[in-house]
Amino acid sequence: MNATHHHSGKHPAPKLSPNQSKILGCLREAGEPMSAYAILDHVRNDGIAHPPTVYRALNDLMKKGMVHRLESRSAFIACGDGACDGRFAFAICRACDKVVEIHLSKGDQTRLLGLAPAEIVPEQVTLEITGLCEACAPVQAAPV
Amino acid sequence: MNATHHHSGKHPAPKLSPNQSKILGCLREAGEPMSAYAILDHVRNDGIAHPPTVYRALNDLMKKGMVHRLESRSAFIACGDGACDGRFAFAICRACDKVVEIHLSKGDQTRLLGLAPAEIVPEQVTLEITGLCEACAPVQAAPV
DNA sequence: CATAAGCGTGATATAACATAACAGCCTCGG
DNA sequence: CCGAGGCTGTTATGTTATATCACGCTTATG
Ligand SMILES: [Zn+2]
Ligand SMILES: [Zn+2]
Ligand SMILES: [Zn+2]
Ligand SMILES: [Zn+2]
Repeated sequence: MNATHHHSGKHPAPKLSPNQSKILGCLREAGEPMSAYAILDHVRNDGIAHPPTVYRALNDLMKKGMVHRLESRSAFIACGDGACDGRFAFAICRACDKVVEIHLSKGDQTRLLGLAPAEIVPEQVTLEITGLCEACAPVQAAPV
Repeated sequence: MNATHHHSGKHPAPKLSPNQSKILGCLREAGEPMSAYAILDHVRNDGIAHPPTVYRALNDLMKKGMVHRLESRSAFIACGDGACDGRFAFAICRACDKVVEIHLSKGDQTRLLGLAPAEIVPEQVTLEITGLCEACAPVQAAPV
């Protein structure tokens, strides 16, 4: 279990390696999705110089639930809630790329997994909802 | 390469260019997701030699709803139903990569779009459910 | 015929995303 | 000392996707 110090707040806050901290900090500062190479550009000052270093940290952070990957954009974003298990989704504005993380209830998750056919036992869901944000809606027409 | 089956009238069957027919035929023969470059390898015999040719055809076929992209795999698959609008999802076995297309009801679609927060007007949903298929379930342990 | 527009395609080059594989340096425990 | 394990650095390469220009064909238009 939690062999580290008592956590005052909601999340256990697993300890991070220096590189993981740098890259998580970069994503949190940005507050928006970044490509791995955009992250790399922003942490060169911190002594990180090569793609594998970035991808290693990102993969570790994703395992901890502190970073999520936007599959439809090949981009990464810090969890809006510090960290979370697999019960999240994203809403994405197709015009300005604004992203809002959606935390799914257990019921939502269950209903989503229930959409799987009998021949596949569902475990995990990837859900990304595209649309228009309030700011972009007035000026954009329909997509097709 | 007869890509213009006359099936019994359920779908309009929009006319396809020669390259589109070749690539759709390739995907239908395969019956499983393929990367764009895997498709390229399979249609070199048909005189298609460069990536942009493949991507052009794939994008056109996706607009027609006859091919879908698996975002979590960067792969493409022929629509299991000939063609469909945006109301589909996928269930994917993480062990053998078997893919089953799920056709969402209007109610499903509405509920999914309803998960979007108020600040984003939802238009389109990307849903991919990962799990284990019947064949793989017995021999695979949990993922983590 | 000449010209131009539209479309599908061919071809070159490059951009963007991701990983394999190996090497170095710690720290820890025997 | 020595080896194991964790973390990082580095080189090289593999994979996915697009920008851009060029060519040939068909169809108006004059
Ligand atoms: Zn989250
Ligand atoms: Zn927007
Ligand atoms: Zn379909
Ligand atoms: Zn399977």
